Amino acid sequence: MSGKIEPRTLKGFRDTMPVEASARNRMFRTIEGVFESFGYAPIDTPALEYEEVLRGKGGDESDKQMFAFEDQGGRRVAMRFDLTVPLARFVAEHQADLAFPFRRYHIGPVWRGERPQKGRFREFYQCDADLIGAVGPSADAEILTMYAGVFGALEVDGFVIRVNDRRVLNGLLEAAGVPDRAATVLRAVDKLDKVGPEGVRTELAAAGVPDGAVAKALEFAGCAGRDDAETLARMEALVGGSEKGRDGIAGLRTTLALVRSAGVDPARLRVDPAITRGLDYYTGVVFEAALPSATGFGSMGGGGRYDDLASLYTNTKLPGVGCSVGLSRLLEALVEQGRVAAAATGRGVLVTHPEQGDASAAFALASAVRRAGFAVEVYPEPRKHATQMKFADRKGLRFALTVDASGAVHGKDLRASAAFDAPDAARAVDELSRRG
RNA sequence: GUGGCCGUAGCUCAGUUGGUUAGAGCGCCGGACUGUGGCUCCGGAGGUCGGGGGUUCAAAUCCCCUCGGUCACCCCA
Repeated sequence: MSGKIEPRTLKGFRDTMPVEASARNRMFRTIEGVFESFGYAPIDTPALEYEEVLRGKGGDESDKQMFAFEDQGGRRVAMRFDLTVPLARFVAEHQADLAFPFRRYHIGPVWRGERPQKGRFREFYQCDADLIGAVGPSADAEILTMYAGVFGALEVDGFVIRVNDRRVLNGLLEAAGVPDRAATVLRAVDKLDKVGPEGVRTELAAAGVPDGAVAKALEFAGCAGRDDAETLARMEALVGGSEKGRDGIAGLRTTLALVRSAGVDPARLRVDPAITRGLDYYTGVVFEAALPSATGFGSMGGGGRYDDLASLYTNTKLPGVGCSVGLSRLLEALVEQGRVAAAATGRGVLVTHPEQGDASAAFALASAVRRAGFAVEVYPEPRKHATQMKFADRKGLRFALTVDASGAVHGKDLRASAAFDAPDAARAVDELSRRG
């Protein structure tokens, strides 16, 4: 190897092996299927944008993590760090051509230059769906129903979507006399699960938030009851006279009722006052999806309502609500749990390459078998038959077929370890169809 | 940006208190055998011991620096 260039990938960037890539593609199709069943249409946007379009839109952290550089023409450009900011630019730019309410989904990679660790990469896939140009519980409920539908369709056992509304805690803080500290408190409370009440108290005390407000926020965050009705009742008691807080609770009640009407399992989606989300732009309902069995992975996605995401690009008011699945992390968690298996469709067939003579009979047979719906590969070189069989075994193919000079086919069902013969290609196809 | 752990063949790792030509398993290539794979056996290729400097008669093994990886914090998907 000396003298060679070391084959390697950049920190936080990974290759995807066939098994994982296949699983990922299946998940893409599943998610697309759910989104489209709700009337959402796909869009795509460039990986690279003008830096000014992205800069400052996702908060300080996003700015620090953004891959930004100068292109060959001297322009400042940057790679998208999420799919929501490009959506805002997209909607503002194409307002005239879109029908509102606008429902779109977008699946693609995003890039963040942060320190990689377990379940966290510098390049990862997000699957977003957003409903732009509609306000109210019905829009929120649609997104939540669809989001639960996605995890259900992915057959991710044990997922939980926790829902809250930012107006409730914001209202509570207003009533406590610290409306301007909402962002700080929200972020600290968001960590309740991880650092515990004392941790949150310490962090907020250090940030100069009055003890009384901290106590109220903590009492609120810990008020989850046995079911949504109980939780909502407790939240309501805590917000007291705050109008904004009561609006939030009323919104949650209506949204939850609609979600239940749609048939979403209460065990999979429930109110949790401790959920706030870190992003600044959420203004109403917020939610987060988790896989409790995937310890150390963090959330698998989330979403919420934002009043006016596109205000930086246009004067038109464009409120929306959306959700996002962190597919790379979800896939990684499933891989770690051994829940990602090879496609194993039993449709794989190897047609051996003759050791002598040309491969025309093999090619003809391969085409015939493909037409019957099998995935057929012809071994590309005239190597020893045992080597070709070994390859079929190694790759996990279901069948191996050999054509002899007379056109007769000698096959083997590798899984059943059973040999069979057929007088011609047509009969060989019948044999495969019968077995596979 | 901060801290812990780790860096020996393609992969997973051994390498004793520093001491001759650095090893194993798997994988790979060739062969034997199995009537067309999975088992077994034989042979082979493949390593600047992350890199640089230092200590020493002698360093993969000790010290320093550096690069890389990983996990945690921060923040997030």
